[in-house]
Amino acid sequence: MSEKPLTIHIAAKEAGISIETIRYYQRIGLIEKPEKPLSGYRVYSEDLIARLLFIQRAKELGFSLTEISTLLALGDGNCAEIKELATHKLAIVNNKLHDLQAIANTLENLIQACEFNSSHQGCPIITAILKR
Amino acid sequence: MSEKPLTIHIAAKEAGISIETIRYYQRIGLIEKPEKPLSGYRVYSEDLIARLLFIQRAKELGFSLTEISTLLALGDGNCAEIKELATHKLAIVNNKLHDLQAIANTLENLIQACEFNSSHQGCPIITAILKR
DNA sequence: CTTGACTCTGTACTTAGGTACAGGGTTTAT
DNA sequence: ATAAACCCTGTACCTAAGTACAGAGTCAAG
Repeated sequence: MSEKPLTIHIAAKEAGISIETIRYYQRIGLIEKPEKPLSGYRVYSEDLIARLLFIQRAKELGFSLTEISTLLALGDGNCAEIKELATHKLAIVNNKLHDLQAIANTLENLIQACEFNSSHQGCPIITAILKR
Repeated sequence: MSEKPLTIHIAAKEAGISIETIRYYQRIGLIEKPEKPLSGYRVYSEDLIARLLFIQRAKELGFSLTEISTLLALGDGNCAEIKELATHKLAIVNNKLHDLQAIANTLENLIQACEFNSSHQGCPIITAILKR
């Protein structure tokens, strides 16, 4: 046979993750373990690799592994629930955006204050944090 | 004596954190333990409480406890270094903002696609994650 | 003088998402 | 037939920022 069997390290390469991460996903039940043949190594299907890629992309959208597990369980046939999950996630992301924006604004102001602080007496940032 | 001694649980209340968190900060060296008197409980100074409040506020600005430790060590007299830290933090926050904004946009589009999906055939979100 | 509230010390546990072995077994290339 | 490369199972460890006790001491009120 010259076709490489789809063993775990090939699967890992195709999915762009490490072998250990695949095993971790198996441990937490996010993906199935392929059947272990009587002799030899477990062989990974294209479907399983698609699932791994799905997981990566869903992670990029901010979903946790637990949420991804739900997404995968719901699958293609439960659009309303999926949409609900996405909407909830969007709300959380928007909240985080709001908080981070406030932080960025404050930091910018503090950094500005430092620039105007030609007197080398104390640091406006420290002062501000002390008594905000 | 009718003045309550500033014991740990009073300090915790004033700083708005839990007793266990104060002890945790002591464990990691972020704050000092007040001297233990020969008999009785440790007494917390106003300075220490100010330090705890500083920590809370710095956390709200996104600084980690490790970074806060540095801020406290640098203190008021090292404005340039403090400003440097704040600038670095701002850059990280801006990156995160950028990433989150992209996520929010994608999620919004996907949710929209679900709304337009009157056909109850499959879910646009799942499809999109599968082959993005 | 006892009871309840508080403190202290030390250690273990938590969450999320992995990473890192050790000690085996199997396969493939030379 | 042997060495390198790979796999498998199980377990321990990592980070960050805490939380949760257990077991012992101390203090204040009634």
